[in-house]
Amino acid sequence: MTHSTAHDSHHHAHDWAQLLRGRGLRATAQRMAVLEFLHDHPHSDAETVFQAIRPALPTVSLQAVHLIVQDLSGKGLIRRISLPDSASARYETRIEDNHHHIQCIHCGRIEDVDCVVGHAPCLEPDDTHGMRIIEASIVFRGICQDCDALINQQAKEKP
Amino acid sequence: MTHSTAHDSHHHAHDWAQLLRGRGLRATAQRMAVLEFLHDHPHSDAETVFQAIRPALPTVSLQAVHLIVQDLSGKGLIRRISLPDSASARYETRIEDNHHHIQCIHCGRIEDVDCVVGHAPCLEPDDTHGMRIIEASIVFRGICQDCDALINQQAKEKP
DNA sequence: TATTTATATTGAACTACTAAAAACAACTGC
DNA sequence: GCAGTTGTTTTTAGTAGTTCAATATAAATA
Ligand SMILES: [Mn+2]
Ligand SMILES: [Mn+2]
Ligand SMILES: [Zn+2]
Ligand SMILES: [Zn+2]
Repeated sequence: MTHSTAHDSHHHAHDWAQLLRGRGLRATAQRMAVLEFLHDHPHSDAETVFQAIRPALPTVSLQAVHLIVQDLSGKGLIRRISLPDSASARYETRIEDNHHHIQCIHCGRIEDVDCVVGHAPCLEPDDTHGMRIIEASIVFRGICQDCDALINQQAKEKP
Repeated sequence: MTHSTAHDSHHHAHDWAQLLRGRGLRATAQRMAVLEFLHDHPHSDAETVFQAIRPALPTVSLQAVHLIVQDLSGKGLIRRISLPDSASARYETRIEDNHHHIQCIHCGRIEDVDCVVGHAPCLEPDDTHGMRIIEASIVFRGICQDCDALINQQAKEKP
């Protein structure tokens, strides 16, 4: 069996295999499928990844996805994000920078937010309580334009 | 039965009862115990609160604590905090200001951090993606002095 | 290609939390 | 103070997300 599928031509070929081996991990179809999907669909949870890669890998299990995202997070190939309110953890392949997130409290839509002023002022809190800061995770919460319009419309209809 | 117990003299009496009634909630022993404990032990999770108030209220249930923290959060009497890594939600009575948190990734210790520059610059991300920001929750993560010393010592012992 | 060993699968368990019905107790008004 | 009303708690069960342990599988290595 060769590696080329109909999918491969659609996007720049990320050499997930090489990336995995570079970290001492075996390049399995499951891991590459998870990486590929997360690259195209950042901020997905384990269940979403599982459902998405299932058609191509019929024998894959949800437990495997959990194992994989845990291993990949541990090796720094993906980042685990936990958002207030959503019970499940999200994952993304964008790990080069320390970026943050903004979420609509109405529809749950998540977007990336670059570090606040560029040079991570967020890494300099007022009082560190003697701690050496390693990172800051910021989650902005608000309402997106679509939901805002929707809410305004509903308010107009039933006042 | 009067309200005075051995505990009451130790700290300023917070009138939790009045606070609860002011929000249209009944002043039950369980709710007051939860408020009292969270006031003295901020950033506790439901299980911790449950174990702590159990001696004084032997019939209290963990489910009741979950219900209570949910109700109190809903009425704005306490704040729910979710931290990366810790599966369970934490609660605190400090709700007057929009403060943030710093956590040691080694021992889990949590401290309060005042809003970064005072006037919530955290509420002004670079790109809002069209969203109207309502709040920002920042969790700084680092290593506390104790753990730092411990880690350095271990490194010295086994090099 | 055979061997080794990491990884995936399977099935079960665990934790945080929620739901529904019944028992209880805080407020209301007498 | 006492009974009635109704909000809360208790009890019992259930769910979602995740982890664990044993076995099966397949990627790397020779
Ligand atoms: Mn992101
Ligand atoms: Mn706090
Ligand atoms: Zn929205
Ligand atoms: Zn520490």
